[in-house]
Parts: sequence; C-alpha cells; structure tokens
Amino acid sequence: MDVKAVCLGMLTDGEASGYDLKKQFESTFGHFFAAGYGSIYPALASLASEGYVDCREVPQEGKPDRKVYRITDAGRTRLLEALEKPDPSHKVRSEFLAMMYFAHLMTREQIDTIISHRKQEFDQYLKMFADFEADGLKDWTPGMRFVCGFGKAVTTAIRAYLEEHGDTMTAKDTDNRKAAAG
Amino acid sequence: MDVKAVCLGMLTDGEASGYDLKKQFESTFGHFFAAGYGSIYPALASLASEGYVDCREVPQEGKPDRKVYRITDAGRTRLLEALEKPDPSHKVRSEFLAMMYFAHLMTREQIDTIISHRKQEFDQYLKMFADFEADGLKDWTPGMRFVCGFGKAVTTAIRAYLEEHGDTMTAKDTDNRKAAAG
DNA sequence: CGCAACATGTAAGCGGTTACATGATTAC
DNA sequence: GTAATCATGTAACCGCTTACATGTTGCG
Repeated sequence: MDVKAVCLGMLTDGEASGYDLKKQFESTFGHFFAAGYGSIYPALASLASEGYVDCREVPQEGKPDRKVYRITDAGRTRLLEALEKPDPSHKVRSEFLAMMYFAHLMTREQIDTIISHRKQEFDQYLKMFADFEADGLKDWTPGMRFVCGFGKAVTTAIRAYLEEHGDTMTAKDTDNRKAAAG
Repeated sequence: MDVKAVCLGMLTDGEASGYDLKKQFESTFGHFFAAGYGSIYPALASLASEGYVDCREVPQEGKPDRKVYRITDAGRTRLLEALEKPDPSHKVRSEFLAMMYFAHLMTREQIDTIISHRKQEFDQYLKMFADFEADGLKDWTPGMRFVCGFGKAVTTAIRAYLEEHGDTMTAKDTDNRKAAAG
C-alpha cells in the first residue's frame, strides 16, 4: 500500500484531479499517510501509463488544464490485490520522542517549548476529528469511521499523557546541560 | 534529529559498538525510531570522519575487530545543538489504517486477519513495556520514563480501541468486494 | 545439525520531501 | 496589496531499507 494504491482507492469514490486528491491526503489521511504533490502527480502519471486509470483533460482559462482521473477495471483489480496484504505496516518515526529520551541533556525551557508545541499540534488534530464527527459522518463507510475513531483514541490518549506527565522532565531543579557539556 | 544524532545521544551513556547500538535501536527505540545496520554503520563512520566520535579497535579472535566508539567534546556540542530544535517531528505512516479506510472493498476474512495481526503486535509492545518496568526502571532518567510511559499509553489506547471497535467493519453481512470489482 | 548471537560493512534501490517553475482568480 | 486557492508538473536530494558478503562460537 503505497501512494499509488491509496490514489487508486480514493478514485473508487469517483473521479478526481491530483489537486483534489492532495486535499484528501492533507485532511482525512493527513495524520497517518501524508503525501505531497511530489508524490501524487508522478503516482497518477505512472498509474495512467500502466492503464490503471484513465485521464480526461478539462480545458480551463488562465489555469493549466484540469486532468481528471478515473479508475479502470484493471485499476480496481490492482487495488483489490494491494488490499490482500495480510500484515500491513504501522510505523511511527518520532524525533520528538527521540529528543525527549535525552531530556536530561536539555534545559527546562527547551523541554517546555517542545511539549507545548506538541500539545498544540495534538489539539489541532482533536479539533479536526471533532469537525469530522460534526460534519458528515452520516455517509461514511465503517472503515472511515474506524480510522477516524482510531486517530481520535490515540490522540486523546497522547493529549492526556502530555497533560499528566509533560512536566515530569522539568520538575527537577538541576539543569543537566552544563554537566553533560563539561 | 536523525540516526547520527541519536547515535551520539546513545554514546553519552558510555562507549559502544555499532552492534551494541543496534540492540538499543531495536529495544528501547524500536517503537518510535527504528534503525538497521545499513543506517547505523554509515552513521558512525560519518561521525568519526567529522570528529564527533573516536574509534578504538578491539581485536577479537574469529570475529571482525570490535570497533568501540566514544563521543568527543565536539560530538557533545553537536548533540546539544541538535537538541535545540524547538519543534521536532512526530510522524505516523500506516499502511494498516490506509487499508482499513478501504475496508468496504475487502472481505471479512481479510479484515479479521489484519486486525488480529495488529492485536498481536501491540500485545508484544505491551509486554515489552511491562518488562521495562519490571526490570531496571530504577536508574532511568526522567526522559526515558517519559518515553516509555508515552509508548505504553498509546499502545494501551490502541489495544483497547481494537478490542472495542475491531469488529465494526466485519459486522455487516455484505461482502462489498464483488460489488466493487463488478 | 541447525540456529542464534556475535560482528562488520557495502551497494543498489526505493520512496518520499523539498525546492523550483509558472500564472490567473478571488477574497480580505 | 497580499494572501489563499486553483492547477500542474520536474529534478535533485535525502535517508532509510534490503540484500549481499563473510565467518566463528556456543547452545540445545
């Protein structure tokens, strides 16, 4: 399941342009499978060359032609094959946790700054999940609900953990930075 | 904070070989910052060439010489600089959630297989965290406790979510795969 | 007899990120 | 006027993954 496969999946919901897909990668997929134009446009070009999608060019004035992609039968087959993988990955890469691991080498100010930045980011996610629920949960598939609920559950847990334990590294009255440096 | 910086951080705890560091990347860092030999050995070579670590070769019989690295003063300075970053990343990349998003295109069997694999993996993590706590929490720094607690909190939340909602995608009596393919 | 642990590394490749390049329209 | 939105793409780069290459010791 790479960017190409996800594009294919999104296109089962109806035709769309690269620009449209980007918005979905940012919003619904943002917290677990982000992708930028540099991944999406080449992915669509590649899918088109392989016959997994059709491309229809819609002329526009003052803007580049809008390229609208539609999934083909071969594309559907390919997607279903991609969905056969029995043990898909779930990876975290966190500079944040790596740095916190070495909190004893940092100043209290540095730690506080980082923790408060994190809190803000997770609050934004929480807001996003709330918006999803307020909005259009009605015509969502069970899978979409599951993924949204998953994100909300994880983010809620993290947010609570930061609130409860975010100050445990700054509570001490010693600044270990000098000791470590010297 | 890349692999090189993390190696530097690990070396503040005492000298070690690439092989030693790999074990730490697998165990304590495994759930949020994994790295293999293909990253670690080049990282150490690079750090050595830049003067951030010293290398001492310990001859051994029947095995390649053990190369033991020690952080230098320049290395400590470099590490402290790396730790100044005010907003380190925390990224999730999940084929798992991407696939679940398209659960309506999968069979119940496929979904069940994936969910049960996930449960097993998260149970292993939970066991690992429990082992950490049983073992040597005594001489841990606050940062290490924080990171371990973070992992435990997140994993616990996920595990509970899977238990409660893992079957919501298979509850329906329709298999949408055929409809999607046809 | 086979597997895990010990121990080091290289090289190709893959996939994603970032910066670059272009430019009109609309809303504040 | 200036920022955001619409709209497409390329190319260089970066960093990590995977496979390859080699060989001993010790345990069950």
